[in-house]
Amino acid sequence: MAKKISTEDKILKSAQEIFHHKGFEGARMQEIADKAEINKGLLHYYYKSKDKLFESVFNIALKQMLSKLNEVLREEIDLFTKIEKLVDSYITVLSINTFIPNFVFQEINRNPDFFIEKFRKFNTNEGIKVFEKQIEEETAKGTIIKIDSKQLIINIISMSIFPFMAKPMAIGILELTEKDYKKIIDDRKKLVAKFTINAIKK
Amino acid sequence: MAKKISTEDKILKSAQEIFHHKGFEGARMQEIADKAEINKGLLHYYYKSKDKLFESVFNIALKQMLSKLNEVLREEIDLFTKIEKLVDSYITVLSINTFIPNFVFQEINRNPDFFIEKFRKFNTNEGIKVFEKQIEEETAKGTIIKIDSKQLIINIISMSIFPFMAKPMAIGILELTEKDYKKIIDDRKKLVAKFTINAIKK
DNA sequence: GTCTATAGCTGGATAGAC
DNA sequence: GTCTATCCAGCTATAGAC
Repeated sequence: MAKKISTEDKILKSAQEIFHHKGFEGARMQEIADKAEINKGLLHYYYKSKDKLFESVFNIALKQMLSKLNEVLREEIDLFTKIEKLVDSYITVLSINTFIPNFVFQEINRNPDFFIEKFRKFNTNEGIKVFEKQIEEETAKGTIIKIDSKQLIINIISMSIFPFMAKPMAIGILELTEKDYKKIIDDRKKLVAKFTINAIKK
Repeated sequence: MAKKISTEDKILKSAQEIFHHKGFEGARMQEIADKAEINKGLLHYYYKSKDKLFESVFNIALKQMLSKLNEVLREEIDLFTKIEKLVDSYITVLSINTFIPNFVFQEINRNPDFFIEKFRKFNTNEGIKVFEKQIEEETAKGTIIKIDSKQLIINIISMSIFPFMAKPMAIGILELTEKDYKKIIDDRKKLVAKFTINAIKK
C-alpha cells in the first residue's frame, strides 16, 4: 500500500518546487498552499512564517549541493581517480536537482556577507582542504604541472555546475533541443574529468 | 566643467544598482527613487512601470554579457590566440560588472522559455558559429584532440563566468580575503586559457 | 519636470470556528 | 489539524498641485 504522505511533507515538497523556481522574493505563500492542496492558514500552522519555511528549503538545498562533493573530496584515492569520481557523481547529483545551483547562488547573493560567515564556520571545507593538500603533493612530486590548487578546484567546480545554471542560454545560443542538452550534460560526466586531467598531467 | 547628469540617467544608474543586487522581485521602486534622489512619481514619469524600467536594465546587462564575447568570437585569428583573447577580455569585462552574471541568469530562470526564444532569434550566435567551425577545422587538421566544439565552448565559458557567480561561496569555503579573491580572478585571465590549451593541444 | 498625497491591490500573518 | 474570514502593512501606480 502507498505510504501516506504527511501534510508537513507535502508542504515542504511544494515549497521546494516554488522556492527553487521563483526564489524567496518571487514565491507566494498562496501558491505554495495551492500546490500542497491546503490553505494558507494551515501553512502557517506548520511553519510560523515564510522566512522559517524558506530556511528549511534552503538548508536542504545547500546540503544537496555540498554534501556529496565533500564526501568524495575526502576519500583516500589517487588524484586522477578522485577527479573522475568527483565530476561524475557531482553532475549526477545535479542532474536530479537541476534547479538547485541557480536557487542557491541567487539566494546567497541576496545576503553575501551572512553566507561568507556561514561557510567559514561550517564544516564545508574539510574536504576541500584534503583535496588541496593532495594537489599540492602531486605538484611537488611532479606528476602534474605547477598549478595553484584553488584554481584547479575552481576550474573543476565551474565546469560541473555552470552548465546547469546556463541551461536556457545554452539551449538558445547553441541551438539545442532538450534531448541534445541532456546528452551534452551526460557526456560531461566523463568529458570534464578527461579535459581536466589532460590539462594538468605531465 | 562636469557634465550634468540627466534625471533619466540617474534613474537608470540607480535602477541598475538595485535590480542587479536584488532582482526584479526583490527590487522596490521606492528604493530606486531614493538612490536617484527623486520621488516615486517622477520615476513613473520617465518609465511608465516597473516592468519597463526593468526591461531597460536587463537588456543593457545582457548586452554587456554577450557583445564583447561575440565580438572576439568572430575575429579572424588562430584558435589558441582567440582562446587567450577571449578569456582575457571576458574576465576583464565581468570584473567591472561583477553582478551581471548572477543577475542575468537569475532573471532568465524566472522565464526560461521566453529567453530560449529570444536567444534563438537574436544574433547572439553568429560568433558562436564562427568559433564552432574553427574548432571543427582544427580537430580535422589534427592540431587539437577530438572534442565536441559545443563542449569546448561550454568549458571555456564556464570557467570564465562561474567564479563571479560563486564569489561568496568561494571566499567562504576557500578561506580567502577580498584581496586573495581579486588576485585569483586576475590570475585567471591567463590561467584559464593555458589550462584549456593544455587540455586540447596535441 | 518635479513634487505630495492617495488610491487600490496584493500578500503575509492571525483569529477563531469546527 | 484544518478551514474561513479578515487584518494590516507594503507596494505599484496615478491624480493633481506647482
